Amino acid sequence: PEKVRLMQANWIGKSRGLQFAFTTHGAPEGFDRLEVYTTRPDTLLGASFAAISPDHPLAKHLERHDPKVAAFVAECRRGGTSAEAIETGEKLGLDTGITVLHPFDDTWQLPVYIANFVLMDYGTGAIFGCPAHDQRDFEFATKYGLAIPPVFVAEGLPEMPLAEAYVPMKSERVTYVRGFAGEATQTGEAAVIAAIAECEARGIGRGVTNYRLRDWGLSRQRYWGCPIPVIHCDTCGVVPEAKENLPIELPYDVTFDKPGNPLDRHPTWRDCTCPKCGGPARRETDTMDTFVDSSWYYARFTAPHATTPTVAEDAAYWMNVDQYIGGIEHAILHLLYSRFFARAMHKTGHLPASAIEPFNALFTQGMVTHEIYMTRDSSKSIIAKRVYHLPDEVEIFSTEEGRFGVLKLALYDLLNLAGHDPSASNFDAAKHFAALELKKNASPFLVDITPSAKMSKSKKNVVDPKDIIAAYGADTARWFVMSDSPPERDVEWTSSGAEAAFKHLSRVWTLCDRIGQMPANHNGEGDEALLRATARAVHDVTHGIESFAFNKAIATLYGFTNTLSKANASTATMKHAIRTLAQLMQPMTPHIAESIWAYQGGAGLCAQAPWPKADPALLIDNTVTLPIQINGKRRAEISVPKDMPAAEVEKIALADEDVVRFLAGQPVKKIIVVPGRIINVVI
RNA sequence: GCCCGCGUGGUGAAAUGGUAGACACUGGGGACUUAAAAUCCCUUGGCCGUAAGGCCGUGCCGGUUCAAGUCCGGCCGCGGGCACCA
Repeated sequence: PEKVRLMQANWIGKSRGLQFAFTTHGAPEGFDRLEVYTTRPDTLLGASFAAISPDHPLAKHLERHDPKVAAFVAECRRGGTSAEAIETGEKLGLDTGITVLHPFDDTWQLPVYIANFVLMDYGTGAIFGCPAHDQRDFEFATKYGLAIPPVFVAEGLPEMPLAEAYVPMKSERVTYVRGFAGEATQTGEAAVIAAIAECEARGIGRGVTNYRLRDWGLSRQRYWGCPIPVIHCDTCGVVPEAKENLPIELPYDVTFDKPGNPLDRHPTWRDCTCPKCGGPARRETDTMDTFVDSSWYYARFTAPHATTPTVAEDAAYWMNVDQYIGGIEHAILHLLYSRFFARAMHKTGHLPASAIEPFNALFTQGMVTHEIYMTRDSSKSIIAKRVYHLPDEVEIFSTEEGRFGVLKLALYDLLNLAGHDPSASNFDAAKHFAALELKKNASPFLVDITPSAKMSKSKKNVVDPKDIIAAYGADTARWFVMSDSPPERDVEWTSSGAEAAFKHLSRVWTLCDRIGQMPANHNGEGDEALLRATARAVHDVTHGIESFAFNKAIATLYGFTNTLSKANASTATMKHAIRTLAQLMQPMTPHIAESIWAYQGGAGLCAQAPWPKADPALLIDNTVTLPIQINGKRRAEISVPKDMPAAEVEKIALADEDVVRFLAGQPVKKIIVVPGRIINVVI
């Protein structure tokens, strides 16, 4: 999906820029040059300062000799991580007294600051500040009274004082007032390319591509994960485990009764021999992030029993994954790691070149959600504890004032005490009355309803599939989950929805039974219509399934079931239709589909029968209904043969009595006939 | 703050620029029944009207078009991603 590509692109954060060195003036020994990186080298003549990160080697050096620098750097480190600092984003700096010479003019000196907003782990950890065209630099320059010379202005506009940094899109054309390369008026993109070329020609720095992708720290201090095959030896240091000893397997005799990593507490697992010197050594007890495993299982699955990670032949045969399905939460980490692994496995000879992009297609499905029900228990402590309840334990009532919920247990106890019999005909009324009483008294059994959220065990807003299957069967559960919402969207679980699905499947079975009882020689007038409807259903359901629009496929099946139950056709045609219905339902409801199939004399298993194909001739309607609009409003409709020439359609449309009435004699300015679609009369 | 996406009935939702609300849930009415459940039928965007019918309506304002939920511009609201990336 484009969205996922974009998220990954942003995460990788590729940028092209210029890296160059300033010559410093007044810096300590060994710091006579200061490397900076910029994506906007076209703004070099708008420079008014240079800034380094508090973690920059120069800052660290100054920190040791200057208490003022030490205090400032310490504050930056403290503030940098606090939520408040990030939110307010206040730009703080300390003038080091050092200056740098502008690369184009060695009489032009720029002050060097240590600034809290410069990151050490991106670029070189040092920047040149161009306040006119960078908002952070602008705020910084404003605060410390530095010059703000503009480099370019909006095309065709005069130079004006700036109230904020002027940062147009790089694709926008601007007019350079302090340019040095390329055209006077050009896009930012063109200017950057020209500036890099010009700087390289003058011997000032070089074009560099940077990424903001960060390292992946993959060790975890826990049991679940592949052990890191590394050994700690007192004499040899950190040594990789010998290949013949791989894989290192986890021990099974571990306990989780104490917090921490059980591998650290295991009596013997850590003990091993150093592969280098043969002396006693200790195994690494950190394990790998489970993302490591999920990054290449698809490749391993192509040869699950092989002694090597993959087998070239099998990998070439099975790869790639045709259709990957997962949640959007994996858009970046898991999917990016997988792409990285596939490339790495290709380089190390474990995957063919064709598999460096391991997934041909991705579908991100939504979640099943449910409301959260909560009460508060103040019996055990002063602070009322939150107690969550399963949907099953709560009875929901809808009233004019809205919905409210009551714990079933409390409600039924109450009714029991009052002597109500659950099988009595007035029990429902009693239940409502009791619930309203509980609500009025603000009873502790009244539940708090929080809007639908992802199902989570701790919030207890879960519905166990086992319960649904026990109540209605697996077919109903599958049918309902797919019926209402498109799969990429979240779906709210409602018990009434599951009930409705169950009712529908029951109707299908009743219909099947009725058709099964039809005398073999029965005839009806509706054969052609039913054959057409069947073909249409095959076409629409197939298309729906293939495009992941299961909800639309199911809507079609509802419609077709309705048509079939009202049809009056010959027994043979009815049987053909119900067997086709079974086949179309099969992916959603395999059990009932097989039952229908067997009942209606289908050969073998429905699941193994070839998928039905729609006869194209049956999909074409010979007559079409065309709506007629007058000035864009629908006023009438006519039925005409499918391939009637537009001129003739026009004549019939204008003769239509509703059209005549609406026109009321007014002249027709224009008439548009879209064949097979619509007619629009303009007056 | 930057980047992306989305806004349609009471609800879940349909709609290659071409009859907005398919299909379903809920609600309402009815049939069957001693009664209830189950089942079946009708109805269910809003307003006006006895009706026939009419008007309005896809977050808001404007534009393009014979025709806009759909395309374009600007707002508002919601959701997601990123976190000072020079």
